[in-house]
Amino acid sequence: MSLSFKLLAVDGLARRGRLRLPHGVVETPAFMPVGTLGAVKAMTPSELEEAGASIMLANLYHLSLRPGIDAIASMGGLHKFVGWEGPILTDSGGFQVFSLGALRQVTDRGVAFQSHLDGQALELTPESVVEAQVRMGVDIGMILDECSPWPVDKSDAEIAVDRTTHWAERAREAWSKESSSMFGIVQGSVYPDLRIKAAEQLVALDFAGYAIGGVSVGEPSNNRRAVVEMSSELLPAAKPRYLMGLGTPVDILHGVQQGVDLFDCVLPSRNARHGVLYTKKGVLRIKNSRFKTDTRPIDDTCECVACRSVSRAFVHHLIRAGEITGAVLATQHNIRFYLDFVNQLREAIVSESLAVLASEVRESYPASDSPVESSQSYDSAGSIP
RNA sequence: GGAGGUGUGGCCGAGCGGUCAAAGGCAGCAGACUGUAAAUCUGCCGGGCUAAGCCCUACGGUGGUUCAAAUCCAUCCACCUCCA
Repeated sequence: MSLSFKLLAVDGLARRGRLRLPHGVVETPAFMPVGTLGAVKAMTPSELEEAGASIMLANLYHLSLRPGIDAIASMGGLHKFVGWEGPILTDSGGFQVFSLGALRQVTDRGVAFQSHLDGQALELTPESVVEAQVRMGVDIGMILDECSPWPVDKSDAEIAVDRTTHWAERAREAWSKESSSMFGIVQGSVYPDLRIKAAEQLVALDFAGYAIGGVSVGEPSNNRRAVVEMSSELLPAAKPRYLMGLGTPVDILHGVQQGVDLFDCVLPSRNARHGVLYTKKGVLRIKNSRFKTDTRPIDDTCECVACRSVSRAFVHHLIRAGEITGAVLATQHNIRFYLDFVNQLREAIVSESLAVLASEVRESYPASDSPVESSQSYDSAGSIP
């Protein structure tokens, strides 16, 4: 067994756990920064470690296209290749079934992709996905799944669930527990009975952990929360639960409150590059003109490299100018913010004060689905004293 | 002194009689982004209104031609190139 998971404390449904993996220990709930191509954009592996990351995510689809699984395997595996000693989780390419909709063809056999880089054909099957992740030596691999778009008809969602289950059976067959740990992925869109069916069939296959998939595909937040709530309780308590692709600080908070242990999201890294910075008091759109001569740090409670050394005005200037160092500083800050945030969540669970932390977070990050509330949060963020 | 050319909205730059408040780019103002085809994409961008419409001010200055001019003519100003 190459994975062990122990629950250390609970607060309501929220769980404080410890996940032991071949390359290290992950204290949960945990946030996994996304390094699709093997690196979190604008960050070196050592910077990621300094920021406090205990596990990172990469993507099989992207790494298959370049440099290729053979190349990575021949160089001693993914960890060695990317220079990150800690645990790595790879996504299977199931999300690309959704995001590369026009460039792929789903069949019962697997997914045929047309490379978004040069049009070359690539096929992922449940078996090849397991094999590739094992060959790369990842700590956790995800099974191949079909991530439905939103909205989706129930009949189509059911087809995707059935296919994902069928693929899961084949993946399970191809996976020996001595190698990388494989996680199953629950689909079913917003349909409770589909989620139940998906979860029951996957749980019977005895994967090392389970993920809630099919969220963060454009659905409104109330749908998203309902899915998380209905799905999390379907998963075995003794195994790690991973909410794929989420999310905003509030999404993560909500997931934790529902008993989710692992999260990943591109928001902190992508938003950093686009000038959206996270602080304890809300979001800062650092490109806004009001920051032109703001000499304060991004967040005076943050200890990241950016907050220790430069002003909002400088980050404002760099990002506006398209200077890559702006993206570097902003990414360091946002990733640090997310990692600090889950650290606070872990502490709050242990001290059973999650509710208190939750109300603070919801105050700083009001619901953003409504444009009105969104602009209000923006205004208040801009007037942080 | 002679020959030719250019002058357009914050900047660059199309337009060369009406469909032009004037393409496009940049800058500016704001927004979006959730298992990353994203250092990307979107909206606004002369002024004023009883605003999907109307009015004003605008294409170096002035004066013309015309129903109608950024577009044609005259003249003045500025800058550029070449020849003396």
